[in-house]
Amino acid sequence: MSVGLTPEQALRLWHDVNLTMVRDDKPDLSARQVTLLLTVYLQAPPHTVRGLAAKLGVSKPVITRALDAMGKLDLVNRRRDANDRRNVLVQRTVTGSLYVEYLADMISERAGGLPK
Amino acid sequence: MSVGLTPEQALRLWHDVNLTMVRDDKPDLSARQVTLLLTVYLQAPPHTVRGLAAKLGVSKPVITRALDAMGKLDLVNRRRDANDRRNVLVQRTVTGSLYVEYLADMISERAGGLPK
DNA sequence: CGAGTTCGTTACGGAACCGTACTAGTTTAG
DNA sequence: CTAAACTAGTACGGTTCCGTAACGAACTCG
Repeated sequence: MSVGLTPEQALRLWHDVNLTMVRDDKPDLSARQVTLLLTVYLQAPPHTVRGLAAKLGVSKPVITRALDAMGKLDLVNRRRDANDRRNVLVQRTVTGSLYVEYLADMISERAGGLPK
Repeated sequence: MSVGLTPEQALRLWHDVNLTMVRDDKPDLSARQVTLLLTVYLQAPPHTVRGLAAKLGVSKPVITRALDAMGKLDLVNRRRDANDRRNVLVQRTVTGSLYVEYLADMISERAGGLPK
């Protein structure tokens, strides 16, 4: 499966996907929240607040607040690390998995419709 | 040029591009602003506030405020319609063109990383 | 032990954005 | 010429997010 995208196709794809997310009145996650969500779902655990902050290049409170918001939506889950009780481990949820899957299919569909 | 993307590849691409935008301390545009910008640069003029609001499925004040913010960054320009002075036409700028071009190349590069 | 370090969270003042409702200017219809 | 329709912008109250600085809890190690 080839993945080449011309800059013009890339732009069209980016526009279409963003438009879909804007029109879906859905939760409407910010760029930071989406990045955080996908990091958790694409990379191997464990995920700590500090580690995520470093990976995204943002401060810790940003991660804490993002976890608050996304936890309220049941997209991720917090849990204390039993080995080192200072740490908080971020875990996946069923709702989050479904959302990520929906996102993947939606982008994939938009990309498939691109070539003339 | 084939444009097929598996859901997994689409997800990885979406994550990588978002991560790049989060780390670039840049202007940090919202999803709505990006969609508005790309609509102006991808679709044929003229672009009015009302028309853009309808296309994005949002209210007029959202467009007005987005134009305020992006005009301050010199990404788009406002101009009164000479024929119907009630209308405001949204125009492209050099700075905006450069930003869109940068965005297109960045996404295209991320997409090109996998296949070869 | 106890001082120091590391972790996540909270406090706080400020900035950005939202939706509804209203305003001011322009055009159109009767 | 006036009243209605239509445009974009503004006002307002409320919510959310930000960055810096502090905080309490948990671990480390001399």
